[in-house]
This record gives sequence, structure tokens and C-alpha cells, in this order.
Amino acid sequence: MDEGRSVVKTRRVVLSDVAAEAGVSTTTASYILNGRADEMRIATETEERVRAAVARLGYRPNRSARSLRTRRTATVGLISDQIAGEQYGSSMLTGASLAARELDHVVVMGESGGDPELERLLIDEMVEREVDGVVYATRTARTVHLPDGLRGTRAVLLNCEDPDRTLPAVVPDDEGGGRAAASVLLDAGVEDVWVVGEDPTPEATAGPRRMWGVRAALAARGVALAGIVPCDWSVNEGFEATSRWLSDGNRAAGLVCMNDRIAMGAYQALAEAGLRVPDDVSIVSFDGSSLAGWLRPALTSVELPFTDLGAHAVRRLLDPTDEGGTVFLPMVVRHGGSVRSG
Amino acid sequence: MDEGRSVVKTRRVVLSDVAAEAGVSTTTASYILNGRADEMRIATETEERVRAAVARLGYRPNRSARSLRTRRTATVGLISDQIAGEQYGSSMLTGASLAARELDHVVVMGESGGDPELERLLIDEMVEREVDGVVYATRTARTVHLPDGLRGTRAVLLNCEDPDRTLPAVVPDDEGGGRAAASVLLDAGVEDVWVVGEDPTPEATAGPRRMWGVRAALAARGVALAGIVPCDWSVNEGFEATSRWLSDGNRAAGLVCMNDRIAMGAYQALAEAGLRVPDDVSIVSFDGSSLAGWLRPALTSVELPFTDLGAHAVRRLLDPTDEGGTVFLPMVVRHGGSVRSG
DNA sequence: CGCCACTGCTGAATCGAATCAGCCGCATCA
DNA sequence: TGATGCGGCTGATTCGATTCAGCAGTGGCG
Repeated sequence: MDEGRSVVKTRRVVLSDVAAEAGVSTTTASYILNGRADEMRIATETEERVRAAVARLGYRPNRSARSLRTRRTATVGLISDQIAGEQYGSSMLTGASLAARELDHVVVMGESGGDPELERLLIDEMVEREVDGVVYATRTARTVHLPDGLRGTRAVLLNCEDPDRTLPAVVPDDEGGGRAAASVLLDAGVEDVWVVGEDPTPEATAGPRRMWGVRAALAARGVALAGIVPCDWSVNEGFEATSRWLSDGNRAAGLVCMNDRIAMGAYQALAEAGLRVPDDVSIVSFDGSSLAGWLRPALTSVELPFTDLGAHAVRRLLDPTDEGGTVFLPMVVRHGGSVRSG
Repeated sequence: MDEGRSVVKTRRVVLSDVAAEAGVSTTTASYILNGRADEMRIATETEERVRAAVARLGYRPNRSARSLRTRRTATVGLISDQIAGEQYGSSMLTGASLAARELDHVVVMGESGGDPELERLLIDEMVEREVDGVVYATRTARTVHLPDGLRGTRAVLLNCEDPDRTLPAVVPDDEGGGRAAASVLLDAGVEDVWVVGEDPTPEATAGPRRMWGVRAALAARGVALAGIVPCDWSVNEGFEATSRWLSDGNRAAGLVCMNDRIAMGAYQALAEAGLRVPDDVSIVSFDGSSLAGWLRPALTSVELPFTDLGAHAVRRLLDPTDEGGTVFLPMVVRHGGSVRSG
């Protein structure tokens, strides 16, 4: 305020400027700004003077200086295989970023594209930058081994779990989702249900869990699963598999597709065969992606809570009382028009 | 190596440890590790000793300490309205993250969701953390005003431009893309071309530029645009608008849809009207999203180079010789089966 | 012989905040 | 009256790197 005015290039305001302005020591100013005023028995009047000085000078703490001293950077790393450039799992980033902001942290992103070497580099980079923790995320829900580089670091698994299920992990409740999907069909009076899309990879968790859920919900009403159409989780495979299934003479009143892309393929196959959704076949699927809303009729789909997953992972990462273990977030049904009514 | 062995909790290796190990001062070690060995005329033998010590001790510099001194954080901010959680514009993040890594930087992400207040917070946050620069990205290509908070910071616009076109900006070459789209139809002998999807918002740049390109390419072959079907850039609007257009008795041999979602809507409308793609109608669109590959037949689409856009923006941000101004990245045609052959 | 230039290196200050160990003045109590 | 405690504050050090200013030693030159 005084000596700074004549200088042309305005120097950055530092804590000692604030202290001088308020007529206290930097120590006192520091205590106040770190919320330790009570603990240090600073007089209310002094505190107010300091806060006024902060506001007047527009003081912003220097993060580097603080980090150097405290060894905390108010930064969380997010390392993923491919969630950034991906269809809609990228919503996990949105959630992570929002939750981080709420907790006065910032997200540092690194995408390995599945390359283990790049992943190692990214992890080293983050550890070197002393992030307060790392969220390790995968595009598809599955079992992973925590990379060695993260052993010494606080880490939360996002959309994946370690083999022992001991590390903190946040995943969708695919089993509950499976039950919900089957229930939608059952509630509509559809009891002749096939599942389209078995999970191709052994470490994948989403498929098996959804399957369990579907079977459980059917069993609870005394219905058996009519059959399974194996196929990869892509539009083209969904189309091919469903077409083959149809041309083999199969029919079903209800299909549970393992994701929206398979469902899109099924739509195409059914259309080619002259079958109508939902009049001839009711379809429920998983993902709740925007694709579901683009199909005609709109696809009833059990939504993956990607944004919540990301947010939850960051919150657990920054919660020192977190006990580890897997947390399952609910999947809710987004109703479209692909299930016949009542 | 010596005093550290007996200690249980291994202290982090710092520069002075390296210096001691190599028998030089920290000053010398610092010069060597910062590539200033030649400038400071350090003996090759000394340099080797220091580097050996670094390797032996596994030294990693403390970023906070460095940043405190140099005021550079080797960090770039990426602020966007919604690219993180978006369909596939999120590939910009992938590109940005990769380019940053190549330049030994790291990306700090913030998504405002379009909320100006949150955007201000995010910008403040990044400026406070002294990022070396900020990439300001938008989901849709358009004209924007650089937020005030970024005035004093190095910034590059990504997928958007300022009104004066003076700031460094990286955008797709939509006009070239428009020419390419029209050329695909013309080359297939289709001269009766309609455009589906006028740009709804005045500040949007993609639509007008694509339109210019289409008109230019047609004009170059002496063909006039047959007409325009106005509609928003969504699947549903694409369907509705195309349906209305068809029921008004219109027909065309070729449609240029302003994006893949509109094209999907057009597919649906054409199918309902009993028209086949590409036999009755050839379709070209823009985006080159995975959706294009999911449609049957696969959609020929002019690809938005999102990954490159992100990478390019970061490279320009970190290039001190950059002169500002807009850089247009080429859009290339991804061929599907939606255009009739020859 | 004295001066200079050059090589090869180092001591000490600095960046900005956090924090340990006290210090002063006053009230309390035996 | 002296010891004790407490409220309210501060001086000095520390985090780990960068960097300015400068210092020995050697060789060349007039």
C-alpha cells in the first residue's frame, strides 16, 4: 500500500506484506489464515485486522512456498488408461474435477492409453510432483493390480478393484443394475428374457455382476433366463450376433443387452428382420449413455453413474478416515420407450 | 549412501545429497542438472560424477522448491466448459495431456460446466497456482471473449477464437472440411445436394465455415446448393427436420449433415420413409465420431481432429516464439458406406 | 614482474510460507 | 513476595532448489 505504489511493476503481494499492513508478524498472519487463530488464542480484533489487510491487498498465498514447507500440494493425480478420450466414461473426469474443487484441490490428469511404459512415466511424474494422492481409473470396470509406483502413495481405484478388494475402490453396482434391468422387463410382464453380450475378458467385472443381478431378479420371480447370446460389446458385434441368433430361428419377448452399443446393434438386426421395438421385442441395456437417447425408440438403460464415481473417488482419496474396500454406487434405470408397457 | 543407511525412515534424496556424494557443491550439481554445464564450463569428468551420483541415489528434484525459486511450475491449466464429460471432444484432453508430457509438463484440468462463476474460480485457482499457461477450450467451435482473469496469463484458445482473431487459437479447418464433404458427393456424381442443420447460435463458427466450404466446392464445379434444412444439431432434431422435409415432398440425391448426430436422425427419417442409404440418398457429415462407425451403413464423415487440436494448443502455449493468431487444423474424410459409389 | 583472462568451481542469499520455541505482561495463588 | 499460568504475540529457522557474485589457480603477454 505504501512502498508499492511508486513501483511500476507491481510485485506480488506476499504474506509479510499482509502482516505489515495489519501491524502483526507473519507468524500471526499465517496462523490466522490457516484457521489456527483459536488454537493460538489470537484476539478477534487482530484477526479482523489481518483479514481486512488480506482483502485490501488482494493477497493470494504462494502454493509452491506452502507446498515446499508442508509437503502437501493440494493436488490429486488422475491416471487412466483411456477415460479422457473416451465416449462417455470421461464424465468421471468431470466428477473428479468438481469434487476436487470442493475440497480446494486440483486434478492433474494423465492418460496412458494403455501403454504400461507411459503409465510408469506418468506415475513417476505425479509422485515426483508430490500429489496428495492418485486416482487410478480404468475405462472398463475390471480387476487390476495397483502399479508398483503407487505403492507408497495414497491411491483410490476408480471403476476397477484390486484382486483382494482391500484397496479403496469405487465402482458401479453392476449387480444391482442387473437386478434393476431384469425387473423392468418382469414388471412389464416380459418373462421370456435373453441376455446379449457375455463378457469377453476374464478380469472384467461388469458383465458377470450384471449377469448375477439379472439371474437373481429372475429367480426371485421364479423365472429362468431363456438364454445367452455371446458377443463382444460393440455395435457391430451386437448386430452380427443378434442377426445370427434371429436367423437361427430364435425369438424372445425381452432382451437384456450388456451395453448400449450392443443394444444399438440389436435394434439394427431386429429392424432388418422386420421386428419392432418394443412391440415385438422389449430391450433393456446398460450404460445410460446419450446413445440410448438417440435411438428410436429411446432405449431404456441402466445408467452408469460416471460423474458420481469420479467425485466419490476423489472424496475418498482426500478423506483421511477412509477405511479402504470397495464402494458400490447405485445404477438407476433411465426409462426410454424400448420396453412394452404393462 | 552412508549416513542414510542406518536411518529407518529413508529421507528423501535432495540435491545436496547428490552434491556430497559427488564431492561438489550444490551449485555445481544444480548447473549440471539444468543443462548449464557447458555454459558454466564444468569439466566433463565432474559432470559424469554428478550424473552417476544422481543415478546411484535415485535423486528426483523437488518441484515445489524449484517452482518457488523460478516461478515456473511446469504445469499447464486446461479450462473448459464441458469437454471433459463430453461425447468425444474429450479427445482434446488426451491430446493436451500427451503433448504436455512430451514437453515435461503436466495438465491441470478444470471444467466449469458453462457456469461463469465456477469458471472464474477455476481461473483464479490456476493463476494462483502459477500455471505456466492456460488452454481455454470450448466444446463447440465458436467465438469467445477471453475471461478477464486470464488477461495477465499466457493463454491459447482451443476450439474457439477471440473476436479479433489475434490471440493464439487452434481450431479445425471447417471450411476445408466443408469443401471435402461436398467433394465426396460431387466425386460420386451427386449434384443434387441439400445441407441439413443450420447453425443455431450467432457466435458458433463451425456451421458457417462448413457452409462456405460446401458452397465453394459446389460452385467450383458449377453446381448450386439445392437447399438447406434448418435444424439444431441433435439426433432428434435431425430426425424431425428431415421427416418434415420429406413429408413436404422434398427429395435429394445427397445430404450434407452438419454433424454425425443430425446424420443419425436423417438415417432414421429416411428409413421410416422407406428410403435407403446410399442407394436413394448419399450422406456425408461432420465429426467423424465413433457414432459414424456405428450406423448402418457406416457414415462417411469429415473428422474433427480433436486429439491434434489439444496437442497443438499445448505446444503453442509452451512455445515462446508463438506469434498468436488462429491455426486451422485439417479435417480429413473418414469413408464409410453412406455415399453411393461412382 | 605485474597484470589480465580464463577455467572450474563455490558461498551465501533468495523464493514465500509454516512452525518451533519463547517472550512479555498480567493475574492468581500460597 | 515469588512462583506459576495463561493470553497474545513474535523471531528465527526450515523446506530444497536456483543463481549472483566471486575466488583460487594457471598460463600468456608485454
